[in-house]
Amino acid sequence: MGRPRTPLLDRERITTTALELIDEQGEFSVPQIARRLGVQTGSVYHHVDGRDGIVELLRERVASAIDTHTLSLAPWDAALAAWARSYRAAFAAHPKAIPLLTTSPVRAPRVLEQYERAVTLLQDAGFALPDVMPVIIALENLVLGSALDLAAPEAMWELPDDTTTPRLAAALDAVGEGRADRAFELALDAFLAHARALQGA
Amino acid sequence: MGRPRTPLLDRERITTTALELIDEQGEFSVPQIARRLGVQTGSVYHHVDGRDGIVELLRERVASAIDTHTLSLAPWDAALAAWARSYRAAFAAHPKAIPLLTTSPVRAPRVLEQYERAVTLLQDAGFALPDVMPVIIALENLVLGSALDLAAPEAMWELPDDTTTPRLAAALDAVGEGRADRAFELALDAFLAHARALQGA
DNA sequence: CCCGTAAACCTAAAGCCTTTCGGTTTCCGC
DNA sequence: GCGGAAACCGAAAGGCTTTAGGTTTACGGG
Repeated sequence: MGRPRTPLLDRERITTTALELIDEQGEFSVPQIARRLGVQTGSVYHHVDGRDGIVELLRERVASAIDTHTLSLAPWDAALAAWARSYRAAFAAHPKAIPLLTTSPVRAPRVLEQYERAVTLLQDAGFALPDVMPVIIALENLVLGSALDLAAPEAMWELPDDTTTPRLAAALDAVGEGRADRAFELALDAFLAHARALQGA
Repeated sequence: MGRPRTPLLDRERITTTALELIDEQGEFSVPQIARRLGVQTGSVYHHVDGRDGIVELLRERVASAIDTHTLSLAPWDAALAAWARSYRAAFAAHPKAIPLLTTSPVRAPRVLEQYERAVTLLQDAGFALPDVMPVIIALENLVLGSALDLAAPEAMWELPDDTTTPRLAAALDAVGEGRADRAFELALDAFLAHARALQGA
């Protein structure tokens, strides 16, 4: 009892454990984290600003996997495409965390900084200022919508049987495995083509 | 005590109360519902299959606001556009419910039936079978991603101050009020243009 | 070297939530 | 008229979040 000679906890380990729990079972709780780290529940609160604080740490952890180098690519549409793919991949690595992370506003400085760079990229490419945010938000919606789809991998539609919705069943059959990926690439193509048309207009 | 002469509860009232709570405070609990309806917590469980059952009822309630008539419009791209707008509007009416409803798979027969009709629409319009689901899923991602954006209306980005991310602040200023709507319409335009190009290919 | 302060953990507890179970009263079909 | 089902109450188990106070260890200034 009392303060241990070497610390048992830190934000890093708490975040990692929370992410493990989410990957395994889709959710986490503070007592679960404490049990895995061999510690009492209350001790976690000395390192973290409550449960919401842990969610915020998760957001930063997941977002840190986004390759920021992509936004330096040229031309601008290649940069945007690479950024979107990297963005989506970062979330896809932890699909069950997505509902948790898409709920509350973006506060992580690392993510905000990326949006700042994206704005710069589009302005330099000749987009009118009022068009910049709609373009970025549309791309973000596309990424998050697609990421949400990844959270329920191959069973977003639970068909009671093939007879009540035969055409839907056939169409699902025809697309096969990577249906989420194909939908994302299709939407991304559509978005980029439209953005190019908007550029400088 | 005992069975009341006229029932105090039914699935309808439970669903309505849950939706009220969500609209007000972003979440709901079974005891809260019970208190509002002047009833003990346990009584709710006689009408509903647990908390998850209430979420399922909410999904159906919100989805029932989607105008199914839209899918009968012609031409097909107008039908798809109208459907997407109605779909989004249904969710936008209860933005705080979105994180709850986008988490688990679609089971509601009424929604599945709409997808069945959308598949039929696209097949009749000349889309190749393997293309049908990607197109529908892409549109759904667009709708849900945009709906998610509506859940945190005008404060998705919490800027610490205007100096760390000046360009982002300026771009947000320039777009003003309906930034979520403009992004959605932009993405929808992009999607439809691309879908038209894909038709019959 | 000593000692006060802060850090890190534990114990305990309040108050919420979900869910289940048995008891009581009322309704409805036969 | 009566037996079973329906609808509510009361109570309780067990988990979760969060806070508060107690105990031991580390560290830095005198």
